[in-house]
Amino acid sequence: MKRGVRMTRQRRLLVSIIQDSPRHLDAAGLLKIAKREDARLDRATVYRTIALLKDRGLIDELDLMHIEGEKHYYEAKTNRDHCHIACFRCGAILEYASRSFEKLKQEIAAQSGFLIRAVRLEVGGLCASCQKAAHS
Amino acid sequence: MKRGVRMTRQRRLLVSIIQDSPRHLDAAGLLKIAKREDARLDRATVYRTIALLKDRGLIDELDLMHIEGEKHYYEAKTNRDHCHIACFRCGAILEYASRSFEKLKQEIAAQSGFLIRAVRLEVGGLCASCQKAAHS
DNA sequence: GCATATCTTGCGACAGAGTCGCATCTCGGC
DNA sequence: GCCGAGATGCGACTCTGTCGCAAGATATGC
Repeated sequence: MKRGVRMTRQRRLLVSIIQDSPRHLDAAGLLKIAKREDARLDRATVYRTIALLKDRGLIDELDLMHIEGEKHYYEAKTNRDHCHIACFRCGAILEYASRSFEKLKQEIAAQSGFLIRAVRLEVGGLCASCQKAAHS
Repeated sequence: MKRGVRMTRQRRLLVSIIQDSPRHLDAAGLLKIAKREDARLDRATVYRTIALLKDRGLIDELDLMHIEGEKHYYEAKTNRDHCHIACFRCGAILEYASRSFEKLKQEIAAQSGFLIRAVRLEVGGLCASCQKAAHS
């Protein structure tokens, strides 16, 4: 972060929360946690920070098949694209990356002529244990 | 549609609009078109109908990489999953299906143990002509 | 250190998406 | 045609996200 973008107390806080979070957060959840450290932190700041980080490619936006409502979730960007597998029943989220996924990406780029900048693969279904539990 | 679900004038209208639409519609767009035929049709009815159709697997929900705002789009469900490729610059939407996509799906199911019920692959980038146009 | 131009924040107001309860209406089975 | 389950329309509401603006913080030059 150089050239006119400032590292403020608020941004430091928000970034550290996103990076430390074991699960994916949405804007409201992020705000709630941040407020525990800084009660005056505003919703608008959260959205502006998210927009900034998204813009610079530091986080990714997901919606996890809209398991609960229409929220969007955010996660620190890893070097490799991966997909999210969400269980409709228990809400578990699995992450998945593989060579086939990378290959499919390349195939799509080649056939469509697109310069791909973002990929999002989300899968919804029943996880193994919920399949057993729900043999109705 | 049997067993307690009624085919009302409103539902017939909404379903036909979704099926006839050449492009993906969001709830607001659907409402707007529907109002041309039935001015008293309400927002709530649109959402309730979408929920019903989604529930029965007759339509799919997409968000097309949030190209314009946070809307969700809907499309009549085809027999084959396919992915959407959106151009960030001109907003064009391409659809794409391939064997590799099907294979990846199977691979994910096998490795994760999930029973897959929904897949959504969305790709964002620059389409071929926008790449040429934007050689800056 | 300190001043200062510039970037950010917090706040309030706002727009839009989506949901809910309830009275009224209507579909479809008899 | 009649009737009851199921839908609709309406209004009120919550939640997400955005904007303009005054006040506050930050990095830089001195």
